[in-house]
Amino acid sequence: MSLGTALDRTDDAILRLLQKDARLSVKEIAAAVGLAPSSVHGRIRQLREAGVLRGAHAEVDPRALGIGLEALLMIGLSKHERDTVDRFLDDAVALPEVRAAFLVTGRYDVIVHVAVRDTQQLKDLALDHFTSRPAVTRIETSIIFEARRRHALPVYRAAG
Amino acid sequence: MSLGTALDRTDDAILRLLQKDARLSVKEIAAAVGLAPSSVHGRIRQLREAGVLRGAHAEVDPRALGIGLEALLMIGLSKHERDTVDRFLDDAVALPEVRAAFLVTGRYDVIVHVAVRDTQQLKDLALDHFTSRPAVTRIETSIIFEARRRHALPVYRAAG
DNA sequence: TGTGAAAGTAGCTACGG
DNA sequence: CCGTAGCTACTTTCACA
Repeated sequence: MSLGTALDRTDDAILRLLQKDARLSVKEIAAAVGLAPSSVHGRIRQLREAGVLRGAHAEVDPRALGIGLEALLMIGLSKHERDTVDRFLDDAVALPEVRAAFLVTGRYDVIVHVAVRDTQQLKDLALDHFTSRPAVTRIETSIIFEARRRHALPVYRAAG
Repeated sequence: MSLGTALDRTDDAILRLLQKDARLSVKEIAAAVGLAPSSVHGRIRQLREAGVLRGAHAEVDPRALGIGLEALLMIGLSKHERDTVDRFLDDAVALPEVRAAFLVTGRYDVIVHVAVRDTQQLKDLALDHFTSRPAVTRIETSIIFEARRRHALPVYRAAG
């Protein structure tokens, strides 16, 4: 409904498979969902045109890139006006070290996920680009020991 | 060094491009990095075999799946033994609503990123699967208003 | 919608330079 | 690393059911 298109269970299955492995061929997906390759191809094209399928991204081993440390920076802001917050998020994701930035409710206002070489660089990043900002009232740093991910989102169907 | 292979700047460029768009053809990548397609093909194969390139995942619009709400659950654990923590993380990512789980230092021990239909489901998820666990001492819930991501990791080169 | 066949491309491997 | 060649397989389209 949000984009004028309702997904059926076959679409859900296609999306689930592509989230797990975007390099699956149409033929493999067709075999998995029980349709002909041409049908699956048409569905995938429609999902792309509808904006449901937004693209695909390769996953790379962080260690191979020299990333020795990832952390979450939990940040409190003094001003909560739209301009201040938007600007803060924009600037955060513009930094190459930033993987993600979340505007959230609760004890903090923004949570920033960063990937750096070592603790030295983490310190420099925090001091140079976050602590020094006027809107920032405080930062707590949580170093990530371990991260586990699930690449497929859950599906909540509107109608059975 | 970690895997016996050093990446040069061309490898970095290839990885950066594939992180932004995993569906680029070898020909397109070759044109972008200034090498012949056969050379780029060989490099990609080596990067895959070395475990640097780990696969690709499609990105899907959460709204199209009925996901109306995402949140970060910030969780404190009473016991910090390996078994307790590993089990907790295992069980967390086994839930379909969980996108990621991070074991961290700082005020909390685990931060769990969840995607749910609405606040009702968020409450049920928190109470049924997290608050009720004996190892959990407390949970703070931060609803995500906005999320911004950068799909390409930074590169920290060992030698210039 | 879903299907099957036809046409166009890309991926993959190997070899010579 | 480049380019070619040759094979395979996939993608894409389309007319039809």
